[in-house]
Amino acid sequence: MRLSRYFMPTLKENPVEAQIVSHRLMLRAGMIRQSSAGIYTWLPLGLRVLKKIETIIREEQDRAGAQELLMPTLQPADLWKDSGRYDAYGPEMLRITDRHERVLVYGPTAEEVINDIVRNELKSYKEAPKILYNIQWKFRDEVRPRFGVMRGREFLMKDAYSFDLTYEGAKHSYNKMFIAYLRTFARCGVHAIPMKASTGPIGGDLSHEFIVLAETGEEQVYCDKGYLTMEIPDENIDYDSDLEPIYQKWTSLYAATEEKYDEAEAKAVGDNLLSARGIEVGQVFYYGKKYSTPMNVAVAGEDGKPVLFEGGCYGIGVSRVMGAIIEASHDDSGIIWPESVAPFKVGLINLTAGKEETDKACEELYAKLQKAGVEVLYDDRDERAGVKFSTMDLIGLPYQLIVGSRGLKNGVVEIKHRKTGERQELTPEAAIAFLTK
RNA sequence: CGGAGCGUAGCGCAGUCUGGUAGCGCACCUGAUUUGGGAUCAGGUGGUCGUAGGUUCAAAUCCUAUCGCUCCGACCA
Repeated sequence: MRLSRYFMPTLKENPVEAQIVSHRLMLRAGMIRQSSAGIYTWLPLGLRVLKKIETIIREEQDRAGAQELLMPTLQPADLWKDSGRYDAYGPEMLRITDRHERVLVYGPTAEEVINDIVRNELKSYKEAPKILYNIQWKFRDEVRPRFGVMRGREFLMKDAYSFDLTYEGAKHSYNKMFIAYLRTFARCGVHAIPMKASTGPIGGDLSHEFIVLAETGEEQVYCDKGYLTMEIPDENIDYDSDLEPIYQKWTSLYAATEEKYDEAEAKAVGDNLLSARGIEVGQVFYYGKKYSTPMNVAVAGEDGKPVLFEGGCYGIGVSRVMGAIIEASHDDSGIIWPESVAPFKVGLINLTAGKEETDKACEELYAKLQKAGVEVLYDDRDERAGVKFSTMDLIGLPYQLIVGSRGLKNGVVEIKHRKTGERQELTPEAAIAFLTK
């Protein structure tokens, strides 16, 4: 993409309403614009990152055996009356009346819809278990939206739902999602630590929150430093094998949010105790028959009698993950994207746009990198070098490929690593090889 | 919903107390000089001051209503 043609409205100054780093940087880098309180337009640069996070989530869900579907944003109120949550959910749920006076709700979550699908379509125990998920916009009419995309009213959520016949099966599904989450967040370039959680209004017995550690996090959390170096299961993990040992390992060390903090337990950890700030990016629940009972979600068992499902639900705030990554990875100049979610891998900087030798060299590099499938943002604008550098630093691409006439005389271009600030001079060929590998 | 505050150009703000018909910096446009880390000079575009009423010869400014937004609290992916 050529920056001269790209829709990327950056800001030099901090918009006054943006109080936290991720919000400020997303606005300044031209990734989002607020439409109304807690509701945002995703501009091209922001959307690219959102899609990348979505892709990682999707790959890990699929790997764990979950299947993607897509449920509507507008749900019939009747389903919520079925589950008994229509009144319980309260004013946080946006209710809409259509022209026929039918009440719809803009889904804050989708337990009702998925349970309705499953009770209508699954007939036999032979069709269980199933894990189904979707990545869809949700709406929660927060009393006070804030922190930009971190607590919006409209947000993108991955929500998965498991349906098993037994507790053991449900626990296995829980473990699958638990491990998929470890992998997902690690791939997004953040440390997310599972912490025992209360189950809240969704209800149930067993739950963990996944907390990303970031200095600017909202919550105070405590955990054993051992989590920072604990091994993430690799991509060859067999999700049909016994996952309990991995689950046990990842829940063996101390980790608690402020809500669950216990001084005696924390003291027992000793010097290994890490006291930090955190951001909740995901949560997993086992809730048993909480929905299958009121909604009568059952299949015929081996004896022909109905068996109610044991359920669990598993959420990731996709748009929030993006904010959390920025909170965890930025400096004074701007965002530092982990390569896996960066909107572009490399920013190509022409130090003297309009000069024949650098223009020509940049065009060649640009064409070659594109051909090699490397995502490049080419700053071909007639701007001063300083403006280009600060723009690239702000939007946080992992690499800057810098082309100047002085270097070209010596047959080299420069690669700057955003994260470390390290620079290296390479021949154009070597630079391409480095960026393509 | 309780408390606090703010709406004046794309962004950041001054002007409001004490009414006289709108200004600054950045951004943007034109020209020149520049060009290896946020350039300089000159000229310019852009706002019916959130909206609606009211008071007044005259309202960004005073009064009333209303909408929006932000921050603190209780709640949450």
